[in-house]
Amino acid sequence: MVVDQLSDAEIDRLFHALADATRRDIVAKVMAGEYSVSGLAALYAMSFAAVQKHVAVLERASLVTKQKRGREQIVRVHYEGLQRARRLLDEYEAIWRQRADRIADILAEG
Amino acid sequence: MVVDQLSDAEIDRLFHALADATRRDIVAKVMAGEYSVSGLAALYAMSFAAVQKHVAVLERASLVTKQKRGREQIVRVHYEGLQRARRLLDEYEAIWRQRADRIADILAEG
DNA sequence: ATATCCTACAACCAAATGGTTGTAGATCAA
DNA sequence: TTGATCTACAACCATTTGGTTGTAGGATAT
Repeated sequence: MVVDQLSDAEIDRLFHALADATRRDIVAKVMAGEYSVSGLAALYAMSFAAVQKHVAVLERASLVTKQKRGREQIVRVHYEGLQRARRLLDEYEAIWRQRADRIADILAEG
Repeated sequence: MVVDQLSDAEIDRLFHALADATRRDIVAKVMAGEYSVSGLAALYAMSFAAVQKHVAVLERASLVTKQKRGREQIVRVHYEGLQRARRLLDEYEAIWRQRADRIADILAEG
């Protein structure tokens, strides 16, 4: 499985980052608007430190970045990271489509 | 983030299943050919029980199925599960493209 | 019938994960 | 200057994870 410029460890982090509903929701919210860490934390029934850890996981997966503004850290979508994640998911999807299409052809012959 | 017919728990399992290089490799191998669990186990530097656990994670994520043939369990791609996974990744990809394109437009205006 | 192979799972272990509380420093508002 | 807000991180805890070894049952080969 050839993947564009991403090591296994990076792919691990990407999928791991998305393997949690809270983190997926954070990514969705951050795509739709601008949030500070504490702004995000206010939206979830967990401690500030827990949300901070989730944001850290997303940072390590290059899905978000943080930018200091006064005492706040603004969480933003990481454009390049998102593009790379997109291409990775695209490749998986293409590989899976190819295989699924072959299975469909074989089944059609039957 | 609207996702086709998958609960948060199912999405968790899907991404978690893919958050490990060994499991990604198992999916790749099983897409390319036919393997028993012990056939797969022979390919990795870990115990049979460890590979069995990985296969179980992939089963729970509906990416593979097992089919008994004599004393062997043949691991196969789970066609419907793969399709659903594809659509999920597709949706993520589409949402991310949409956002990335908007960012690109805004940057182009600058 | 016996030996071999294949599989499932329990029990165990170390590490990682996801959450908490507490402490402390930075920045803003009054 | 002081109080409030925001953040980072350490330390802790319970659970999960990823691996192991061992046991046992089922199926195949001899």
